[in-house]
Amino acid sequence: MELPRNFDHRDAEQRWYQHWLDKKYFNSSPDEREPYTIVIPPPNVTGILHMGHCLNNTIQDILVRRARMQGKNACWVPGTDHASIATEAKVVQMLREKGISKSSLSRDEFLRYAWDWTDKYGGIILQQLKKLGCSLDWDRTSFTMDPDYYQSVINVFIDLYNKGYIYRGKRMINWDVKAKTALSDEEVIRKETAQKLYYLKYMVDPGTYGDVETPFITVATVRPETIMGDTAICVHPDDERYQHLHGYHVLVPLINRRIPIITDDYVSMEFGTGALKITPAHDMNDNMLGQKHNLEVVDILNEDGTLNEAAQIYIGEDRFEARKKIVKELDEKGFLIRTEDYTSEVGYSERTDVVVEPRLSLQWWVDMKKIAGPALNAVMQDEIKFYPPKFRNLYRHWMENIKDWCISRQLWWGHRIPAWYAPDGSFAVAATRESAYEKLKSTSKTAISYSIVEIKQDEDCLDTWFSSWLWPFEVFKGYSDPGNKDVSYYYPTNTLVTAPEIIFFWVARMIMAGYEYKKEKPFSEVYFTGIVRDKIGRKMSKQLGNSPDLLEMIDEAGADAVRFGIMIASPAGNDLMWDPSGNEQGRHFINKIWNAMKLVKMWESRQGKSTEAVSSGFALDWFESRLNESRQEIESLYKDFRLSEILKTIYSLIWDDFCSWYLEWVKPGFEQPIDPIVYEKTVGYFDQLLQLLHPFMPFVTEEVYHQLKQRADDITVKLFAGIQQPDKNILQSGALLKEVITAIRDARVKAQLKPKDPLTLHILSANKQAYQPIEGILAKQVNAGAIVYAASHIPNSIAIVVQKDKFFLETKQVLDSSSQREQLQKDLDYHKGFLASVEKKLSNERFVQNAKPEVVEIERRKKADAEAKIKSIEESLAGL
RNA sequence: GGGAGUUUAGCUCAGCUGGUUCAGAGCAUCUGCCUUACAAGCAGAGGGUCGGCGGUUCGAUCCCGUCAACUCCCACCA
Repeated sequence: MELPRNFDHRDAEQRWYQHWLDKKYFNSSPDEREPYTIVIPPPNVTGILHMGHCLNNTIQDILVRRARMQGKNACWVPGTDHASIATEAKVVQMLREKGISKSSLSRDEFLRYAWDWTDKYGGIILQQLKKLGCSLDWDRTSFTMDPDYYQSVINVFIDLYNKGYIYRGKRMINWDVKAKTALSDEEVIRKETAQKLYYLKYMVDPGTYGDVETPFITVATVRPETIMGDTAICVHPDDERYQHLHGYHVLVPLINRRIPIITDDYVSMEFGTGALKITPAHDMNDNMLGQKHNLEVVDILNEDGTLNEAAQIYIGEDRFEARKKIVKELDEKGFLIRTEDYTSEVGYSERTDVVVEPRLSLQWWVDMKKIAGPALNAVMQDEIKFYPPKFRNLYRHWMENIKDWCISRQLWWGHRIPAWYAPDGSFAVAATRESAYEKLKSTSKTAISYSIVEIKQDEDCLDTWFSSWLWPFEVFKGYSDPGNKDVSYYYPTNTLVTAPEIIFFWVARMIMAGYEYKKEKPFSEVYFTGIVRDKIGRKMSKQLGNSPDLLEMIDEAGADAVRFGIMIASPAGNDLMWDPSGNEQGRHFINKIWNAMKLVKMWESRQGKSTEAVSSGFALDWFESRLNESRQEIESLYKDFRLSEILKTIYSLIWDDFCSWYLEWVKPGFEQPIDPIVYEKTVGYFDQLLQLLHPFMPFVTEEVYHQLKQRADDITVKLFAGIQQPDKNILQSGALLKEVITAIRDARVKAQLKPKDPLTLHILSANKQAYQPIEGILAKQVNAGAIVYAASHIPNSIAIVVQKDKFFLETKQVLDSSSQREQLQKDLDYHKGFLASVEKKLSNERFVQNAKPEVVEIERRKKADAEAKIKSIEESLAGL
């Protein structure tokens, strides 16, 4: 059979993924096996795959594929999130391009466009995950707006409302004036922003301060456009500068509203002038102070950020335009004393990037203190384990200072709040209009005067996270169909793999929902991936344009190479500096495996009686032990999610131990036969290596597995064999063998002997039997015509010292002893220095007294070894 | 302002409870090789006062203090 020269990833990826789907390997249903479950962090339904997804989903696929090969019932549930703000923004944008404004549409018309959009672009990202090789159970694909899921979200809202965990309240919220919606605190990005601090003069109400000239108070503010909303000036009660003004009133510049001067120790005497203007409608803290001092609230802004009638002036102007104009007018009228440059943190909307406006509004809230209790303990007591554990602290801090969650969003795309308002101002929370009407009827003290068609449903939708916090159980219909077979079997899930950025948005809330509705944790472990950054440490983002096109990359380099590239660079729990050269390394690795396969394949038809069977015996035993040793390491690395190190371990096991050493050791001479036992074992080892690598690089491993041999099974469902105890002695012999081969090759290079120049190898060792099993391999690897056990120094040869033994290379070539002498002298100096340091330590009485006896013993042995080595080198030098 | 993290070879990172598996790996670099699987390769090599200073200890990359740089999270200072 003709073997392709190289691995064709395009063909293999397409072919194997389809094969796996046809065989339904990724499908899972409850059975008697132990389940291993992961629910995907649902990407935005209209999103496209980026590097963060690539990392996140590759990790999940590795874990799931490994579990499957361990014989567990692996189930990885795919799905998407309706992503209310992001998706609605995209639909609005699309409509704008068509010349349609959202405000010209009815809710139903708009939703029709949104669904069309979702049907058209939704789920593209899921197709892209297939390109990456992700082994998801596609029959279980979920969407947060599927009918059952939708109803569950609504019912959860009603349930929490009935329990008294949800309330409606007028509170200061973060308002996005562009999207015209409330934002949760987590959706606000704070950025250092250069601003101006304006010093404004507020005159005391004329005529109230006696006969003297009317005094004034100077206030520093960055928001002069809000002065029309001022309802007090506040100073620190102990501030001597303002004692004389306590109890007086001042006039707001330009509009002359009379407002009091109040005192509160909240005000800092050091900042600005020590006098603070209080605008309860437009600042979080002012609002807090306003409530405390019972101040009037004057809201001067519209929902789009323009000034309203309450402002009295500049009505209809945008807040920032108004600022410019007001500053000008204040200046002209003598109220502006001075202006300073000032930098502070300003909140911006995560979605629209406009400056967030603190705004008073009526919103729906979840009382988090009522629901958060068990969620903190679960993590603190390691019922749910965080990897890396440093995120526990972050989580605790947030949970202990948890604030109520604003869950209403002024959007149409999402789960509509099931609240119904009657014309008389009363309202009811219920799933349908009918039940709401019934409820209103039953709770009203008097007979109600309005008909059922007059009650109106709340226009707002719920925050996206209010649906995704149900994800781990609702993908199994654990709420809509409680106690069903799936949820009983798969829940709680095993591992959640996600980004640390959404620890509060999502992880914490899923834990809360899990305990609230399933009385059980949603998952046992959470693995937080790093953030993908570019080579110079910038976060990958669309705006910066530093995020590569993943699909193009997969097409060019292949999914396996891309997976390799991102995993090799991914330290556990730290950010990842992604560098495209990782893909190159991945491709080289694939090529290496492919070539190794070609070599072994060549042997298939060349089996026969071989004279080298005896020396190959050691190679077989050694590699078996080496394989088991590595597998033990890998097992323990998996426990801590040290995936990058696992990949490095496998990489080195395949490239160095298998290809560079083992295959060379068992390789028959030119056109010589290979012993059938050696061949069979080699194929067996190769299989095991491919299995170990399969979770990381699924396509090439499946392809090579089949190229290597005709098979009825597939590697993706091949179960791992048990791990045997490695033989320490054989491993040691192997290490010695490698060391001797390297030392002799090095000597050859230094003596400028060509690899083909034959030589006779003399071994001078007190432990001859250590070399007998490996001498065949040794001779072959260093191209020695013969191996002789020497009794003493061999004159006119190249002398090498490895551990306690000496080796002499006898050759017909004329030798240049000076470079040899130089090398030996260098060695000698090093060991003498080393001996001196050991002796110094041992002659230190306090060391001998205080150190642990075994440590002292080690030092003594080091001394003896060094002395022997020095003697050996000196003899070699003398023999030159 | 508070908290967390990072700082080890040119680059990306390992280094678990202080002492030869404690100075490591991969990539990059240099030297020699188209050797009958592989030049996407083979065989070798060089390269680091383990951020600075101080302390604890017989002994510190590791523990403590302090300073510096970078990163992230939280926070209402107008």
